Amino acid sequence: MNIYDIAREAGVSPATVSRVINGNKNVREETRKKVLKAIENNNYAPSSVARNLSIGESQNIAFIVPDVENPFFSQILQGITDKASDSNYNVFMFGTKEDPEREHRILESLKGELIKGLIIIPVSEIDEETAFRLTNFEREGIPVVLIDRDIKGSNFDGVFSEDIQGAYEAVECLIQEGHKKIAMITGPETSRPGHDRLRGYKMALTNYNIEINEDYIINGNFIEEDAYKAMKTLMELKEPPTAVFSSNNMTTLGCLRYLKEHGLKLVEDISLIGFDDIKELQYTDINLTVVARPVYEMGQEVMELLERRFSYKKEGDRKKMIVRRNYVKTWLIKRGSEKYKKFQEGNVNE
Amino acid sequence: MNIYDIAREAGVSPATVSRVINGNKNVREETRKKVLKAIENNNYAPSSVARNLSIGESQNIAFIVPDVENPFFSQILQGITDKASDSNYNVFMFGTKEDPEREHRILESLKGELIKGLIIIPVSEIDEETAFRLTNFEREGIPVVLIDRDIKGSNFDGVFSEDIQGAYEAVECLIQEGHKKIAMITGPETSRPGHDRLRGYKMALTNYNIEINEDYIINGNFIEEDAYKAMKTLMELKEPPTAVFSSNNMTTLGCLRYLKEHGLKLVEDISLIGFDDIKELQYTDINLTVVARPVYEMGQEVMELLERRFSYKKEGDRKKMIVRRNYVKTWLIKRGSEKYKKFQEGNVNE
DNA sequence: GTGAAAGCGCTAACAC
DNA sequence: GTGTTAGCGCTTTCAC
Repeated sequence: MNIYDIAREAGVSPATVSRVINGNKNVREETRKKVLKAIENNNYAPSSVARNLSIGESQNIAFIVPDVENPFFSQILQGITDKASDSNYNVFMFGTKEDPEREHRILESLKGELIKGLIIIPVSEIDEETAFRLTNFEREGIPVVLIDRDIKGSNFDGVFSEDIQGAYEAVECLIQEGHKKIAMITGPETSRPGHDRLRGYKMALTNYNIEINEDYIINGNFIEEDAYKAMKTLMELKEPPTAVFSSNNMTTLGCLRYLKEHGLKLVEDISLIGFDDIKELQYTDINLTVVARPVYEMGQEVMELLERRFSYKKEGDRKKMIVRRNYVKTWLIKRGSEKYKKFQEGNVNE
Repeated sequence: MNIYDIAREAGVSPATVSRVINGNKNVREETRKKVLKAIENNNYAPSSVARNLSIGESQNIAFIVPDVENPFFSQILQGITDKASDSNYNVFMFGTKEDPEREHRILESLKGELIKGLIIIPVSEIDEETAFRLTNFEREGIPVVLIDRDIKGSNFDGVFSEDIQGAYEAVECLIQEGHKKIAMITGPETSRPGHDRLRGYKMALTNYNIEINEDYIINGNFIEEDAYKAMKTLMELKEPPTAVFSSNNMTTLGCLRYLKEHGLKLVEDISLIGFDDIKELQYTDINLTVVARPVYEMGQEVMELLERRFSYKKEGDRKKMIVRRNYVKTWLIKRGSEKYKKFQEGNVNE
């Protein structure tokens, strides 16, 4: 069943059917009715692939993400698909598993795919090949927008968060609670969130005249297991830290596992602030203070940024189009860690 | 840059370029080299949409899921995309938000999409329209496979879990710990997991000669908030239950919230067994016993089932093809709830 | 307001 | 082993 069959049944030409389908005004109401009836009768749906080939464009966008099992990423995905479905875009989902090779292969396979846009959380911000490939998409007229992570030296649009500020506030909070020995489980140096959060950490310490102790800075690679090991290393120091700033949700879990296995209590034995909230903990008596972000909204926003690029292309306004890099604010959710001060003062039980 | 450009540059015909691209054997090695070089030189990738139109088939599969933010679903998604990428399938992700209308609209939009297969977690098993639409896909030669939830009266392939058995074992466990007053927060009657788990619950009680108390059965709709309210209702009964079986991960969280807000301790004050594990709880001191399933593997398996359908189509073996409905086993992860018995006996502190 | 026909970029049957 | 050519199902000038 194709457009010719419908045309024949409606007694019109394929061109007219096409006009009806696409809402073209130049069709007599009577003709439109006939066509619509024929479409209805045959449960006909125009072939989007034929249409795409003909107009050289599709409604498909690709989303490349390291790991959808991580709630942070699946929330973003939800934000993207919700927004996308409002505008009838279809979302291809690809997972890189934090593997640059996989990322390259996905990008390679996308070359022939006639996608309308690309949203990516790149594995690394200094991956030359990824950067090159993304630039090529832009050159071909396919907008690329980033979310959370960046590509160094690029000027793709993107939605990021104020990681430096967020980390700063977390560490500041610990300092104000009286901590001096504050460690950090960092993320990969090769990602903006990774090094920016470290930067925020260092800035806070410096601003409060606390010397930076390199022994207190251990890479957790945004991985649970690595964070666990990092905690072990930290706690086995001659002078273990009294507080830890963990740089993402996975590393926070690694920290918690260490604490649990060693019978250490939050606040009382050690303070911990995580980056990104962990919903499930609210149902427990782990009152974890975290740096929170509007994750779902970031997903929606990145989709909006992409649509904005589409509209600019339509208007041919390429020159006027300025780069948009949105930084969402983080906020600190204090959950009990402020008790530390009281604890120090000796009245924990209050 | 298209296949004609490459042909011209390589000094061959488009057909030959096509042969090279598709790994056709009937090409002289020398010719192949020339073509590959031209492809390389121009960073050319064949248009998949043109190819799809030509062969009347694509490598795209659609995955329709209620809510990717639910870890259960995002794990499935991960399993699917991992498996899909092995075979170079692209996965379209659509979210229904448990809304039948949305589901219908998605299915409608898919009619013209030339997808190769469809994986769906339907909102309801008794939705006539969805059932009808899915059947149409099958009729058009597009295989449909289900995961977790079912379509009543259909015989689509699918991957499910042994929900009756799983629920039975959970409730049996509670009984063996000495509980008599066992409540259940159920899921929607309109989903297989919903009613099957209820069935398992009832079977266990019946088998152990415990009368079924309808006051102890409250619908949580697989929703956190509903489960919270259900818990409230239960605990305000004249004779509140001593144990609760919660039928999915969301309802379990609702239960936990109620317990937390009312200062009730697991095991000591009330026993709780959930369906589906909640990873994050392992990092806390909530030792929750759960019915677990191989979720990620279910995702992989459903993709395998789909591929199996593809291969049958290729072999034209339609008649020999029998329906495959795989039921994965669940297992009980006991985490501390067995302490109840000891508690009853008066030696909790051991 | 409507139709004829070329074209989007590829594949595959057929001819050589 | 390779080329010619007619589709695949739409859109979009250009006529009328």
